[in-house]
Amino acid sequence: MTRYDAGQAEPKWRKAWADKGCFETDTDGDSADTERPKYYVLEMFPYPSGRIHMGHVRNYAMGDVIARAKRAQGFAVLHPMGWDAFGMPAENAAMERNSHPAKWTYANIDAMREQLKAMGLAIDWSREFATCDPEYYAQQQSMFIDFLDADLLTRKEAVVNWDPVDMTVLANEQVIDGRGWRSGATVEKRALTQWFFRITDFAEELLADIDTLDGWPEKVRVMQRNWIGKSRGIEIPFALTESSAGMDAILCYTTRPDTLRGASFIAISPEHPLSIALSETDETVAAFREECRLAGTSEEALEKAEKRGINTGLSVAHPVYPDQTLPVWIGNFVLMDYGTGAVFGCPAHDQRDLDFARKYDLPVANAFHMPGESEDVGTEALVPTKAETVVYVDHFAGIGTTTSQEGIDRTIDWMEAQDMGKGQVRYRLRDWGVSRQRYWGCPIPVVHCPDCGVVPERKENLPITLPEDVTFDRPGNPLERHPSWKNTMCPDCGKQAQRETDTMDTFVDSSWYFARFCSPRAETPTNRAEVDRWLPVDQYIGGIEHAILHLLYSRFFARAMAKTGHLSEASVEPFKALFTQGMVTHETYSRLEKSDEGVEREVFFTPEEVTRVGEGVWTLKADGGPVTTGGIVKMSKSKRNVIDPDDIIARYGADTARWFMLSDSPPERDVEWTEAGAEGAARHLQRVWRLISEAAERAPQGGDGDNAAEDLRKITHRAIQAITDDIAAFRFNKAVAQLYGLTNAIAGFKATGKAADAALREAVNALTLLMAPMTPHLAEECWAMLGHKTMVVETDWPVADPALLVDDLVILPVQVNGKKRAEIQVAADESRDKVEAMALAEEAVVKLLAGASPKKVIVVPGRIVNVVM
RNA sequence: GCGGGCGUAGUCCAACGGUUAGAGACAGAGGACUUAAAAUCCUUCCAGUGUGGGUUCGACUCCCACCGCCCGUACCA
Repeated sequence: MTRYDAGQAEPKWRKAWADKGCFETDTDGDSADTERPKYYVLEMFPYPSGRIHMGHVRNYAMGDVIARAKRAQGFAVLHPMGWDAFGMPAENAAMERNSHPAKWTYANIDAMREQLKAMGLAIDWSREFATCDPEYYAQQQSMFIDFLDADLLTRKEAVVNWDPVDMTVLANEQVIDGRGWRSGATVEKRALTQWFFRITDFAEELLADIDTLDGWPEKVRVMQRNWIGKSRGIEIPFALTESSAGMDAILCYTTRPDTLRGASFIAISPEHPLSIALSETDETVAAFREECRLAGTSEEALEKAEKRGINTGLSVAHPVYPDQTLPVWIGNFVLMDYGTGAVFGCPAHDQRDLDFARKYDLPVANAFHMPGESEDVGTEALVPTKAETVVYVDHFAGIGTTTSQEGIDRTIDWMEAQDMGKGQVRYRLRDWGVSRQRYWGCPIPVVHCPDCGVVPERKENLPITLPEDVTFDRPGNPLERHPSWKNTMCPDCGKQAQRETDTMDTFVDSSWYFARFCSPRAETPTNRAEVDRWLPVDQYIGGIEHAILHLLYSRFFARAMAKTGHLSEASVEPFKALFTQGMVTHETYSRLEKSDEGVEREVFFTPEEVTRVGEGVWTLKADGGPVTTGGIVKMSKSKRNVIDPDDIIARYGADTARWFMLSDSPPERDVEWTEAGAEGAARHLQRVWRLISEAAERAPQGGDGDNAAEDLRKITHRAIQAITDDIAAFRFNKAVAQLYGLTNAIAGFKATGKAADAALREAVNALTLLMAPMTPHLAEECWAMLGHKTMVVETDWPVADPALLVDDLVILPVQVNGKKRAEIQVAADESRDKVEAMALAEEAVVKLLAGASPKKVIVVPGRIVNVVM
């Protein structure tokens, strides 16, 4: 018996698709594509790290299923691929190899492109680009200038982490215990003037429009809402009883002014101007500030919840009850960069304030109680949700029993009317700082002129390309120290001037690539006809780790592009539907080993290094010693549980990898890669091939056969319906299970005769077409074997015959008091009365009723009959 | 703390509020074929849905509480 040889068949079919340009999306108007409805499916483009991993395989397999199914279903599909190619790893690699980031990046792209192609993805490769291509970033620079003109950008000072040895800015994640991750030098805070996108101008719009994103997971929508973090509150000045450090009052921000009756102290941040002023004359304040500063940089987690403070000795008047005074404390828990850096403490309704008050023996007074209760707060603060109704105690604005939200709103109105404070809407969202003091990014196209100041580069001078003659043998930004690159002329006055040497955050690159795919070679950022046709992306697929930043930035960018005419208003939400897929996990193998210094640590082994010797028992091949199987965790280098997709494709073929990635686990959940599972997948694909080759060779048979042919037809058409629905709903695991079911039915089909021949033929044709989105190469091979002259990719999706989806006769269970007692066979559309009569006539039912009449008879058409007595 | 999700056979997973909880896969057991092995085929074991209430004629499914696990997020005033 011959076997399916994926290694031989897969390249053959990929070549056939490529030769025919099957996946190139025609947009030139002379193809049928423009007449068909459009469908844009996009997976988050990869960073060219060097090799694809199983997470990519899963991500792109899912997108490919959608792309292929939609194509077969008559859509003009846009399914492109590109590279998120700027970023630090390329610079690090250049440093290590004394090479150039571009060299490393493009070599990685070449390698990964081959790997992705080996997966057999239905991608329009003619649209490929990398964000580090000057052709791409030239357009980004052009848009940057448009954004500048449209006042979507601003320059302001921001504090950054500065590594004095590497002479570079570090991201927060690169600062470990206050030191640079690479140099180990103590990181300094430095204020630099940087570019910011004015995303906060869109805070309200970005928040409100989340409600329209009904194709997004609720989880992601919640995360975006929280990130934007809208709150309505009020700024209240608390007058100091005697002015200090030139201040007459402390301005506090609160979202709970309704609890002002319970205010018992003021807490200011150690970084508050008043704290700083006091520390100059008061040593204890200075010491406390120093303590807080150090604690801030070390592991906060270690001593979290420890709320500490010192009394300044100052006091303020209560704004509503002026004869009351409140002490002013400096609290380590008050953040300078949120609100005003000063809060009033209301211990009764804030656990943190309560802990603080109990510790330092400050008064606790309730501002409200729950209805029907009047106990005062003990060790737990009373913090009901804002929607809950509470009973205010002796409220200064005359509020009685109402929800907290109502209480807050009315208090703010009242206080504004009394001129006691200013109502405010605040957002947690900050403007998006995009300046990076790095080489491998998109240069910011502005010039610094001694006379004219900051001047945007002229568009005809774009792109401002990165110089190639740079080295990474010294710390710092190569653009900064390049001998000539930054010297230029002022676009306005023509005098000697200097280029900006900062480059853009790589999130900028990925914030509009989906639009560029619509016309990747256009000489403007977008071609309006093309983006209007293709956007929004109908289905976006990627990891949950991008739930906030990438997606929020893209939403902002689409709005900014609409404002500057690069997109239509209809596309301000760039991703109509979003799917976040789970991770690929694998078992880990490890043992504790002593290092030379005698320190015990966990050493991990790769799956190839261990052998399974029994149920859950593993040994190391090298020494035969036992290893423990650890958790099933995301594939990672540190846990050494990575399976290389190349190895899997070489051993079993791409279809097996795709099939297994889509089996079993629901796509949004994690999937565990197991050797046994992969082998099972490969075995199944062999079985399908064998069954179809047998069916293809089956000689026509005489005779009439029996009902089996009709049964197979029903199974076939039900599978068509179910799989079509499952794919559309991202239930790939169920679609796969259905395909197993159909395969089993075909394997068990032994009927002979003309009708049987036809039914079998129909079944194997359907099986082939239905499998094609998951295992496209195998499907082509089978399709050819079945004698078809065209390819599967040129063939329409099968359509279920509704007549075969319903049974004429159905068997209904008859329950008595919820327990099944009998069965009746009735016509599917039989009347209720008739069904009820038949059920009541059943011998078992008659017996149980024993002459009594039933209390109730429930007939669920096509489902069940329940007799209640 | 808060927010979200998940608890069903040894494992991964199914089950419009409806039959005796089972579509499918993995693993296990037995057998057939074979000189043998691989491959293939056949047969088969195993759970009553985390716990406790409630709603319902009927609950894996809906509601409430609790337990466990996972993810996200936070001194946000």
